[in-house]
Amino acid sequence: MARTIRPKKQDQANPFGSFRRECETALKTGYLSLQKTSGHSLPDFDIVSTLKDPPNPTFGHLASSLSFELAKSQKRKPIEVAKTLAETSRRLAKLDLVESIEATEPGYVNFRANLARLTELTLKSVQLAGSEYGLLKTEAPERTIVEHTSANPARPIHIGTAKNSIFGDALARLLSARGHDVRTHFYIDDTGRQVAIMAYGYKLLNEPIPEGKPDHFIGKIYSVTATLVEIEELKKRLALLKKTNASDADIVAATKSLDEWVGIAADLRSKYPEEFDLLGKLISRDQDPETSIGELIRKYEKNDPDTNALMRRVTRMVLTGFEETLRRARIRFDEWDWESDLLWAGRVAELVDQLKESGFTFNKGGALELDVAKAVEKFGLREQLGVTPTFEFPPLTLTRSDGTSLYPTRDIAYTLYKFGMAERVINVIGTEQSLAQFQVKVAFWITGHRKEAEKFIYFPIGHLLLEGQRMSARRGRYVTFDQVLDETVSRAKSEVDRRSPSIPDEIRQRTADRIAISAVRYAILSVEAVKSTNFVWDKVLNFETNSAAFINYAYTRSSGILRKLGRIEQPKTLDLLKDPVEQALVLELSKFPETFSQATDDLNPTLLCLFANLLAQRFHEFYEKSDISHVTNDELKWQRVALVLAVRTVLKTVAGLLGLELAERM
RNA sequence: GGGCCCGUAGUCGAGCCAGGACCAAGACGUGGGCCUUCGGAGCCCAAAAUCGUGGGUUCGAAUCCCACCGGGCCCGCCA
Repeated sequence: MARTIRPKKQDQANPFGSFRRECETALKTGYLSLQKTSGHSLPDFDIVSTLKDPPNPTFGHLASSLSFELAKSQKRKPIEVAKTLAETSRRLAKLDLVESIEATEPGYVNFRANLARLTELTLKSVQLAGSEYGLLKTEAPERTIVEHTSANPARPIHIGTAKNSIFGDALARLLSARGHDVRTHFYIDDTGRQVAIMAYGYKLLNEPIPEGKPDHFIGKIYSVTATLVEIEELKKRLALLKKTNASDADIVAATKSLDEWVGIAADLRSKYPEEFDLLGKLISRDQDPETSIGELIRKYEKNDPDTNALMRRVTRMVLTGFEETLRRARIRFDEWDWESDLLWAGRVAELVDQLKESGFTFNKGGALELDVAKAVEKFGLREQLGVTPTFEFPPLTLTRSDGTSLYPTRDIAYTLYKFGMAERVINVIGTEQSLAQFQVKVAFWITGHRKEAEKFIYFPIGHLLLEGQRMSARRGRYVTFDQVLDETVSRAKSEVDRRSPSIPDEIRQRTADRIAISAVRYAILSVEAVKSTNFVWDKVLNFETNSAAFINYAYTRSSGILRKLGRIEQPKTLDLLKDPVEQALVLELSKFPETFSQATDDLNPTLLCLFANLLAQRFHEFYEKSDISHVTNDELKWQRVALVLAVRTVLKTVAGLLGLELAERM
């Protein structure tokens, strides 16, 4: 008679992991016995790593290739070694979750799980741990900062940046569920040129109250202002080039650049005629717009009260818009860090002084440069950073000749600042920043922050291309995150309207909202972060297999079953779930804890997308084949219900990790 | 010139870090089936891949190493 399995620590239940450990122990036992009988000592193998998922269920649930490793030193065929290993493991090890151990050609040792025991263990674990099932806690919790999005406040967030937001947010959710103390930070890059241009244009217009969404409103002002200023500058430069008899090449280049900007201006003018003409008139009255903008930057760096008021006011308006967009996508931040604060607190200056004292800087035309290459050689960082001996580290300009700071310098200071509050810092930034992120690490070594250098993680995001091209805000070739959300919600709404007319409209709207947000998030998360991919509407608007809607539909169907039943009873045991579709479903549930911890420790949310999709797929197969409400055997009915409940729990957990919201009806 | 990343069916994509039964998951698309049963946003079946190319290491390579090819990106007193 099977004794009842009672998992010890509910929050740490890991059914498939328990099976795996049993296999490991059995294999080790077999191995040690082999070592004894073979007379000569065998090399110490990493037995754990030889255990893999076999390619199909006929080979059991875990398989080891250890015999291949041993065959040589044993001077025997792998299959013979495997037979001995299987036989002794079977004979000597205490087996509970393992049903059988067999050797198969050409030399694998296959472990089959006792599915009855695994089913009982898994379903009971889910029942007891509930929404905590699978969320294995780390043994080394770390205070972790995830910085992501950090979009320049000059324009609305576009779908490319949204990829950073969605991955950053998912990472934070995963790490937090793993037991780390996670804070998300948004870095407000307000001391650069772009925000100054935006404030300049806004001031010229006499600081109007935004119509519509503030980030879109201000973004429009920024685009028009930046374009007009650029054209003014190019005209001046061209005139100067001609007057000084510059080379033809220079003149051609400047003319070409000017033509391009004029083209952009024409587009903007047709889109926003009023603002364009008004700003054009106002800017032409300014003797030297470039100087006005430069002055804004300088005054802001010095924290001049009037400039401060203007810059903060206009930036805050944009951030309100950002927050609104991000909130729609279920993304929130714990902290909003102003770059200007960093500057005013003297952190940047302090860093620059430290670097200066290190002896790794030099002066170039008044600007301060950091000799990165020298530092790399001095500290022998090539191996640390994983770069080849020929990798060239160009010097990094720390300060301009007028003494003002540059973004990379501020970023180093900022990352150090973050380490003041955390043991580990994760920067979610585009792949184009890889060199800059190397430089941050090198700067850490120079300033003696070696521990921080190790705990500093750059999480690269590959570009999201639009119709195969890079998005260009300047050329208006981009899709905003808001547009994507709007379009997806409206598509989802018409689907819900069509399929579920009986649901009240208010609920249909909320459902469409959830489906849409989840669809967008899933479409982004289901492709690995580092890959550059094409943004395609078809993928986002796909509500079929391998989409959030497919996963949600599994949840909806399970809700339908429970609704129809009306009441639920506990089954007496869990011994009737023997159908292959039921066992496949249980097996998937049993693997969730391992999948979760691997996805989290590898910082790979995409793994969980695959898991969610697979679980939903297994459920749909089960749903198709296994009846519940019409089944006459009550005990079987309640056992199946227990399975459905477990699937619902895990679906909900995994959805929560990815930031997907599930609807009971859709 | 130096470097980083990516290259898997018509398309999109997992597997690569930790090599093993790979005649390579899954999806979209294509072709064919399944509604008297818990919601068809579903299920079943079929066709479709020189794993960019060439070498090397290994008993064994999509996976590791080298070279090359193709695509993206970086090497700014922009951010």
